[in-house]
Amino acid sequence: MNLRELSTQLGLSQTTVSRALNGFPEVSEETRARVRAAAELHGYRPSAAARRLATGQSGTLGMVFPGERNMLGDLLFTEFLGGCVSKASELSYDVTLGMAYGSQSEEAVYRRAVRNARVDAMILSSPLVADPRPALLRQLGMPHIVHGRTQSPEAYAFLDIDNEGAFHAAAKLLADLGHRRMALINGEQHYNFAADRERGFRRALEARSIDLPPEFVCGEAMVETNGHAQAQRLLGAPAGQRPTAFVCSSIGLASGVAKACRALGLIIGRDVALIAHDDRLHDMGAETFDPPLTTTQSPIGDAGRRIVELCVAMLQNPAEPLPAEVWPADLVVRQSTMPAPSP
Amino acid sequence: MNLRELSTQLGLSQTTVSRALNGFPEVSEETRARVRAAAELHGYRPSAAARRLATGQSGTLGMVFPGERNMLGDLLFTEFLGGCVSKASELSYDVTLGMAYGSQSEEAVYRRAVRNARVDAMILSSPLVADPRPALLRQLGMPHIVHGRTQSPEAYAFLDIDNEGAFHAAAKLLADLGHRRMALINGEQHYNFAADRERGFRRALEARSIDLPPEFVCGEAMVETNGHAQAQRLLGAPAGQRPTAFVCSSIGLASGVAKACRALGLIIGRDVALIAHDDRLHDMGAETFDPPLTTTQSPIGDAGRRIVELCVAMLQNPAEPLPAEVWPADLVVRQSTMPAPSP
DNA sequence: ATTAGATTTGAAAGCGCTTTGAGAATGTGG
DNA sequence: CCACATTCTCAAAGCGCTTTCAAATCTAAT
Repeated sequence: MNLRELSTQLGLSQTTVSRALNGFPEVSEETRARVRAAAELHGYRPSAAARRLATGQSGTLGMVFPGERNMLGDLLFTEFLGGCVSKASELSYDVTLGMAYGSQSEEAVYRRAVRNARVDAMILSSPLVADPRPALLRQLGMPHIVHGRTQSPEAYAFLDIDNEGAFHAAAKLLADLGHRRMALINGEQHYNFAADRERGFRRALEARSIDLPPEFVCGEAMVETNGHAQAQRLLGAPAGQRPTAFVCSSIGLASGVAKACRALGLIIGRDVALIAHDDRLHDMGAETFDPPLTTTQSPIGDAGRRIVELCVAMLQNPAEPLPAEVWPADLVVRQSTMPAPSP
Repeated sequence: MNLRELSTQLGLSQTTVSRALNGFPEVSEETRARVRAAAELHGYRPSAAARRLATGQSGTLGMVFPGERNMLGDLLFTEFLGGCVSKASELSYDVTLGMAYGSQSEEAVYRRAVRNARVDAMILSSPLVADPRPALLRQLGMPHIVHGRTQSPEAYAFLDIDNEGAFHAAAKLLADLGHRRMALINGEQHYNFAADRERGFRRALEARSIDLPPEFVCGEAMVETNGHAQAQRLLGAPAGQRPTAFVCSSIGLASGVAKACRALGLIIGRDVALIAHDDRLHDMGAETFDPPLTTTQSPIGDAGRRIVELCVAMLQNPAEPLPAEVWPADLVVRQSTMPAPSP
């Protein structure tokens, strides 16, 4: 059942039927109701291909697999992607995935997507401190929105969480609890979120003139083993010089830190304070951590849903200023933070 | 630059240009070369939307997010998806994702995808022992291919690994090493892969008349904590009654088992033998396990790539019999298996 | 009754490709 | 030189929708 058949069924023109179904104002409510009923009755579904050809819009959002892959990265990507897909379905958009494969660079993927006009917009994830992608897409004329930010001053649409604020709050909490030696176990430093977190962390310490030795800050892939190794290194120092508190960029890192502590007989929440960022991935519960973990939390799946909303709004209303949203990350205090042990 | 412009540029008809570009035989090699050069020169890309409308093919493969989500499930799905996307790109296909959201059932997702004709075929993952999806899709006339199998006898295209054979081989190896008390820590039993593995495991024991107490077989979500809990339960028995070997459906489960052993002072590869299935997810290395883990291995990413190949071949050649491929899983013997301790 | 204005409908022209059915050009054997 | 097959090319008809522009109908004011 296509539009023509439906319209002859109804004794109306394709124009009118099309307008009735698409909510145009110039069709009377009476005919609109009649058309809707008939469409429903015959199970009419407009052809996506035809509509795409006619409108030039593909009704599709594009994402590409992150170039660097690791376990947590995949989990974060999947959770974010899940949010995107779920909201996109609600808005009748499709989400398609690209991937830099073999010799093909990520840039080539974008170029191809643009030339083939297969997507209306692209969603970028895991932006680097200096990320060429927004500029590239702007130059190619492809609408885009970034999950996160870069340090470059150019304007682009984005949704980010307040990484700096979150880690500032975490460090401030620890400082208020009397900690003077705190370490930051961050993610890889070329990612902007990691840079932001470090900035927030440093700002809190500087504000209170707390010294931060260079070796107290490190950034690697956010997997347990790295957290373990770094904590082991830092806790190897004499008791009076080693950190009394750790701030980690992921729960995985934190569980590595916890392991290292345990190995030394140090108890989290008594001898060592621990805060981690929590993206609210299922099965990585801060609540079920031992002890329950104080976190800065912000659900990454919700970000996916929201970013699709923003993206679609941007497409449907190109005149509006570019969306730019920064979500606070809640500081949730549980059992892993306590006043600094007396020196 | 569209086809018409390109063809007038060349002084040829759209027909000829289209045929030249799409490799039809009735155009001379000379003109084909000329057309190709011009297309390249002007950066001509055919419009996907127009082609879709004209051919009725969307050039798109669909997948849906698994209904039950957990960490390993997400990792497996992502790795598989990555394989699919990478091969699909090579074959100029797109991959789009659907998701059962809110009140919408997975069935509704398929129905919608079919009615809207947005995808040419669907790829199903994580099939259950009794899975209604293949029948549903067949009834809806949507081509599909399953990653895995179901127990139902109806014909459908699939690619699976030989789960039964793999776990048969694992159990046989252990039996040959003299083990008489082996436990199976499986995935959730409504998944067909888990049922197949259990069957293979049992078959090996039965062939040698090795007793398998019911409590030696369990199946839950394949996360570390479950492996830990089950091993703890089983190792709680007196030394002469507890398992001397474990076969696990994932490396995550195995690391839970290893933890439980360690807690009891049992050494993997000396006191307890351990084999796990390895889907070759990055960052979950069997090689870096302590000790290096004997595994049945089969890279799930490769399966994604292959399944897209099969799927596309199926679409392009509907007359051929449905593809049905079963991959062996290699048994890789490392340091976690040893002869059974003398009783 | 007439007309301007508002409301509602329709005919037709795309969107850019594929593909059918025919026609022109070329080659081959009698 | 002709009949015939073979090779190459093309005009035109879709695919199913949106959208422009024009026409028809209705309403209210003159």
